[in-house]
Amino acid sequence: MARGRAPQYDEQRALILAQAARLFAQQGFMATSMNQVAEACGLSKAALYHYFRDKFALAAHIAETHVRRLLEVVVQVQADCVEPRRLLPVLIEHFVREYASAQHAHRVLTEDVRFLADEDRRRILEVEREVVQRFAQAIDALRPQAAAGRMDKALAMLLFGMINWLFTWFKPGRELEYAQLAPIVADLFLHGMLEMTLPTYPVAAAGAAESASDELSLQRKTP
Amino acid sequence: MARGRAPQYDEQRALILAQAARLFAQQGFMATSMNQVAEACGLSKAALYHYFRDKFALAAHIAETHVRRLLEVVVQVQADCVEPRRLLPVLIEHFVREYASAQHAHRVLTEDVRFLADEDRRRILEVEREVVQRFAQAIDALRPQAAAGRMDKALAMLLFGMINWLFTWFKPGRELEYAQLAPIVADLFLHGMLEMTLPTYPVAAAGAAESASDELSLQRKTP
DNA sequence: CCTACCGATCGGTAGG
DNA sequence: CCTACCGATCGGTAGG
Repeated sequence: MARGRAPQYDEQRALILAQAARLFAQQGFMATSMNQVAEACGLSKAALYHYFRDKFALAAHIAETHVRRLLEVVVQVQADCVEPRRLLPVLIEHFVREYASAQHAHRVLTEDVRFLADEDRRRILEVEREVVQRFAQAIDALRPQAAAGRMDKALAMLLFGMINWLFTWFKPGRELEYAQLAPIVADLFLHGMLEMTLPTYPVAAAGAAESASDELSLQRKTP
Repeated sequence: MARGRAPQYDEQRALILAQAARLFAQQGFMATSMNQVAEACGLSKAALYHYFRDKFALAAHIAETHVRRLLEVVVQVQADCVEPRRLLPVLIEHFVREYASAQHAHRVLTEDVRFLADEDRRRILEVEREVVQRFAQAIDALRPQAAAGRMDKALAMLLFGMINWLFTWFKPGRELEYAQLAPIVADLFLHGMLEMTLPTYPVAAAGAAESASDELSLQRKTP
């Protein structure tokens, strides 16, 4: 009779991923040792290597699971959206909520993906691109025809900048929770975007922003 | 006659700081070895320790010089500003330019300050707070009386989020330079801020955001 | 007795 | 999933 996996296998894996995400987010990936991860889990370092090939596999799994979940959210919101003009604010609301409940994983995504092997990094980056692309579409849908397709990705990245940065300084307090932040961000961005005096910028500049943003992603890049 | 320092002392120091900033920004502080810094400078590792006490002193010097320069810019722009309503957009323009010309140092400031000793980190954080405070004042000056002092720091942090994130994805192209980005960011933020339907948010929430932002800074924090 | 380094190697600890 | 280790490399410092 095959023994198969221990009944706690999945729970152990989940625990390791959670602790690793927390430590990577708090101390940085490179500054975190596998011994620290093991200790946080109440396991030996060797035990960790039973569940994950190496340190990088841990970070890759954390980042990829998170970014796939983000894409899933976008797709779901798009499918459920009946009023096209409400798509972007609802997306923002869902993303703020998603980031709030997965802050550690999100920081691993934005900061540590650069340390991964090319293959892993590219796979994650592709999912990110899809997310950005769908946000850019939602932005485009709200803008005047004259601005269609111009700087939509750049605008999406400015939006992600606000949201990503949120979780580096905001601490949910007694009165204000993450959920209340979403409408503030959405309001600021939507009004700003709609009132922008875009036509005064040279078309060449807009075109360059467009091409420059072809390689956009949610993660930090090596300059 | 006192011999004093070698004539190239200051140039060597500047070279080391520039190379270290570049490597820390590209690879992360913890992932960069002093050997790499030494090699990039064409020096022995031991020579590095002639100029700087240790690896942390390097990062501290890079971050502190940069943040002091940022404060200097804010103070100068405030002093030169004749039209109060133009203060914020001019500040944004100067900051985008400053970040563009000191991207490596800025990334060290936002990512690596958390690794410094308490004393160094606190000193740098204090200068950051002063910068954020002055931005918050510039924001406040543009808003309706009813919103005065409400969420001004939170808004400042959302602005810094956009600008900080800029340099993780934007690559100056053939046609679009950093200078052209500033009015886009300023436009988006100013219009958004002025058109925000703030009064609909509960006062309690705004108060919480205010207190939560007492510890704001430009750098990433350990959650 | 100084500043400005060099080649070599220290004690400890990393990932595996 | 443990103890017991490895090859290598880390930040930092010795003598000259």
